Amino acid sequence: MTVAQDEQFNTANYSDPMVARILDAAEQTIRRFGIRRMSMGEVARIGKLSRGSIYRHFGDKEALVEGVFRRLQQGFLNRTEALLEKQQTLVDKLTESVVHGRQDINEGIFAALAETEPETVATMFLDAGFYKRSVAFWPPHIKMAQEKAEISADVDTALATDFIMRLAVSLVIFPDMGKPLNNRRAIKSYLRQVLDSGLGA
Amino acid sequence: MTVAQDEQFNTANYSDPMVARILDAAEQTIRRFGIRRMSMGEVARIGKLSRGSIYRHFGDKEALVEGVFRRLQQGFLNRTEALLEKQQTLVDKLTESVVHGRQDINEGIFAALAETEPETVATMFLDAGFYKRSVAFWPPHIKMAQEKAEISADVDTALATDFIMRLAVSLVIFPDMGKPLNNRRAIKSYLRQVLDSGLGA
DNA sequence: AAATGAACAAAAACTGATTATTGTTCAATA
DNA sequence: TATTGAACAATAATCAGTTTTTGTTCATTT
Repeated sequence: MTVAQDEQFNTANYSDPMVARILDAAEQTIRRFGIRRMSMGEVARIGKLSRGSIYRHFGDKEALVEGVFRRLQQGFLNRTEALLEKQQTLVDKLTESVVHGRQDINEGIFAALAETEPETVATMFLDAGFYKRSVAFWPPHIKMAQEKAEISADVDTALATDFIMRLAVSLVIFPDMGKPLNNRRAIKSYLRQVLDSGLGA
Repeated sequence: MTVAQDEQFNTANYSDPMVARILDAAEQTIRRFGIRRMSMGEVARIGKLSRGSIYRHFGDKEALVEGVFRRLQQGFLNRTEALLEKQQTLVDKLTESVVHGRQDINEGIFAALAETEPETVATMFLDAGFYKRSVAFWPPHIKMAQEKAEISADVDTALATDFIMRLAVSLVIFPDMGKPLNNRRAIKSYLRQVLDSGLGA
């Protein structure tokens, strides 16, 4: 039963107005007070609904928090997708993703949370599941790049996706790892090199 | 004055027997009780020395903890270096580093700490400074690979180092990022592809 | 010169009693 | 049928008082 709810949650029905109201209230509460100080009672008060309804849709507090961040991530991916449509090459797309990712981290909810509960943010950033959820984002772009012969058609899509993801994640959470990659130009030049030919050619 | 001590510490004189004794005692205490419950008094008791001596060599508790982990990292890098001498190619070396790094994390002091204070471990793993300290490790190996024409002689050493580091760190802290890279063979094959030609050729 | 150990105020950790929150159930309501 | 709101035990957060630890100083020892 709780499992069934979790499964229902995994296919997260954001169009259900009750789910949306709960997530809205929870997100607002987290932005104001942080995760630690977000209480189910407060969420109910803010969302003008009953605690019972929250527990019906989200099994427990952890699931609710996860729901909030999944929706935020979904939003981030949608905004990123929109940005990428304006970009011609895979290198441009990846560059834009990194810049956008850094911006989101430095200005979004994470920046606020990092001040009051940095350990929580660190733990989320080290959770591979957090990133794996956005793996499906890349394959279409990789196929496009292959069709335009920007990258080799022989490369396995799973490998390419993994590689792209690792580069993106690494560049977002570690802006400087020896070589300073602080601006679009530097990032793009770096990515062109490693995507085109690694350390060869 | 504290700055001077810190600077002295940065050039960390492990051969100074007093420094070694302090670090030994601190490391032992951390292994037993964790960082949070490590106290300067306990370190003094274990090392059979005075609290004053600890504060003479390490400005505060934070500096002492950092000292312990720097020495551990130094040891890790030395052991890694020894392992790499047996490897022929840059791909082999990087593969070995990843395997060794994962092993160290899963079996070493971090594994123990992760159980009692996971947030601390997460915070350390997200600290870019932690990795930047080992940047100097790679340039010689990159030069070697260039001399043997394994990788292009045209590639900037700083870029190559950054790239190698990002791959190593990413593969160690995120064993699975979509494509499972759980064994030596899979890791090596993956690295051969991305090092040799990125997503091109 | 460096290490010790005692003294000290300020900061942090601990403790136990109190209060708030969680997660569950269920009858009433819309 | 979904939501509500009340009741409830179990768990977790809070708080004020107490103890421990930190970081500093300095006279004494090695």
